[in-house]
Amino acid sequence: MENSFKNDDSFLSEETDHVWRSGQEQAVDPTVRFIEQMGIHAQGDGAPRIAGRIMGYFIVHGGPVSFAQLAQELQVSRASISTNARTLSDLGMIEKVSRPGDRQDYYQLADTPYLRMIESYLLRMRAMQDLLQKADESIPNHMHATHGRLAQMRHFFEAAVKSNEQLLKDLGQ
Amino acid sequence: MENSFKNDDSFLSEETDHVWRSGQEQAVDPTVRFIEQMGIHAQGDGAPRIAGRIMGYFIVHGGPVSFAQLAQELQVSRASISTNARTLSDLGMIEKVSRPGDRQDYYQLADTPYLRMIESYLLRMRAMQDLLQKADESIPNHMHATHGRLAQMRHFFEAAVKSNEQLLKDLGQ
DNA sequence: TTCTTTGTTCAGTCATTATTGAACAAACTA
DNA sequence: TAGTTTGTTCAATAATGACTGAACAAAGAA
Repeated sequence: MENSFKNDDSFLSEETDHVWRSGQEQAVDPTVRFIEQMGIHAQGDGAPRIAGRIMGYFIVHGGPVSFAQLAQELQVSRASISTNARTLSDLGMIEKVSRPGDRQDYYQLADTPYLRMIESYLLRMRAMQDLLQKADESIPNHMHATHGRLAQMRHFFEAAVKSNEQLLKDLGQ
Repeated sequence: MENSFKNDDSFLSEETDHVWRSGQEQAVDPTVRFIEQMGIHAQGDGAPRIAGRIMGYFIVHGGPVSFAQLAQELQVSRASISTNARTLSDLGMIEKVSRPGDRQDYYQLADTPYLRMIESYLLRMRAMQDLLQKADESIPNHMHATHGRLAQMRHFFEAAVKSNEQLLKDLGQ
């Protein structure tokens, strides 16, 4: 029950870490700024902002961090941590670790967090390939122009999938 | 240009291509089904459903199609066509064409519609690279572990960007 | 001029989804 | 036993964004 993974630079608690107050700009801890920007970027990618902030947090403070600590430092509800940490864990970007004699959940960055991004990107492309193939099969043969455009699109996705599979290979396993 | 969505569906047999209408299931034109699936997929990618349906429409019926015809056949408001067609046009996936003596706007599939998808994907990755570089510059040097994780992430994005630039090159002209 | 056609913009509505507090269950502690 | 800590689930709220109708402007037709 000891959260002794105290990081080199905890944030969001001292008066030196200011955000915006009463019309003047304040210096912001660059790590805090980075974490927030990760949240914004995640939102731009259609992901929940909190998921991005969690990723940002783990990039800054890599080591195992307890569930409770995440909620406290990111200032979000335990419910949100539960939901988003599970999502990231399912994506393989972070992983749950346990400590003997400690009931708490700890999370840490996965070994190869970003490969999973490519993998889920690949999944979406393969879904599109599926969609295209089914369309190709079901659309009447006499629609030559349509089949031509479908073929062009399939060619593109085939190249894109191959390229990303190669990237995946190059980057690790 | 003929765009009847009514097709002979004898070749569908027991497929699951059905839609709910007035209390009974009905076979659906495979092109209509494809267009709707493109809409769904777009939504899954965080894009407006109508944008996906427009793309689907152009894959099926490539040629120049008038603004008004798009609105009518896709059964959406002119406002939505205006917004989404411009978005797709800005993305370079479709292009506006004019006809002499005709005030209407026509659109058609761009020459290389999918290259643009990679380009906007690249844009997002470069934005992330930017974010990482700025974090690297602003975060204190003594945070070695943090800089290490940032470097790992930058390495990943560098490889991903290079890979997709190569793909773009291979697929281009 | 006035009327029609065409596309855009904007305010408002609707749908979806992110986020939360509270209720809950499981597992430990005393 | 009762009380505490921990994480999940769920109903409700908040926030975001898609979509539309209506007002509008531009441009041609009469």
